[in-house]
Amino acid sequence: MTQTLRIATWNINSLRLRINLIGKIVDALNPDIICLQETKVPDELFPAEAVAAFGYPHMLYKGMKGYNGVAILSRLPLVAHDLAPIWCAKTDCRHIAALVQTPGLPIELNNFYIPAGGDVADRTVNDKFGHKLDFVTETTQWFAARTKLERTVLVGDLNIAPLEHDVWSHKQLLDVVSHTPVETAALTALQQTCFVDAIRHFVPEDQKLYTWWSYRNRDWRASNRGRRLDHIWTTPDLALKGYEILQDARDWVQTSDHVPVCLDIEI
DNA sequence: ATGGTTGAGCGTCAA
Repeated sequence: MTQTLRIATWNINSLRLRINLIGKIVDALNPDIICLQETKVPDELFPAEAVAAFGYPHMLYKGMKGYNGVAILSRLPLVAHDLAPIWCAKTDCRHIAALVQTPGLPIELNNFYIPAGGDVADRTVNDKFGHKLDFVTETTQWFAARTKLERTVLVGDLNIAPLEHDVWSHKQLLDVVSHTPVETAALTALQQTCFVDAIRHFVPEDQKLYTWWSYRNRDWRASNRGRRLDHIWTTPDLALKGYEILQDARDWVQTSDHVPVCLDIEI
């Protein structure tokens, strides 16, 4: 007797502004767990009652004023994963980890918001780009040092589109932060520590696939200049049952520039 | 090459 766990990830770009869109996610995807990035809410102001009212009584969150912030909303009980270190000597709320209590063995869930990296793809003139690369390197070393990782999921806004068809124009974006060779190589190294790209398990690499469309495009669907910045990875022992990218969410009233990504795994 | 839009929170900075 197997059971399916549905995990969604979404860069919500302010949880308080878009709290009611959680209800739309539930209607559209019915996830068991929702991982959020860019919650932009300090912990003391986290809207815990509203989240619980949407059907997610178990939650972990790590937020700050104005920027960043991550949260895990769950129908299943969560145990905080205290292994999560301080990255790049900054307490900037970019990673939260949990052990999800399933009917079987627990699932380790890591929710990341990797730094966007600024505009210039050169760490000698742009500290934010250096921070992004260092963050990925530290994360890679952390997972590489954890031997025999199993039943583990990594989700989040990783702010890197690693494959040629993860962007609308590979050639035109090779110098654009999110798709430069140094970033895609770094993200590939992180993935290869112990993960498979669960969404690309279902969508062949020669097919375009996006999760983010800039606010600056007047008609995002017509121009379709997207990038796949949001990812779900799993260790190879987990059985993958299906996925969904909720592209329609990009048309919701006052929505995020990212759309939810969803994965079904067997537990 | 530039500019285009949004959020937080009231300056601009970050994305």
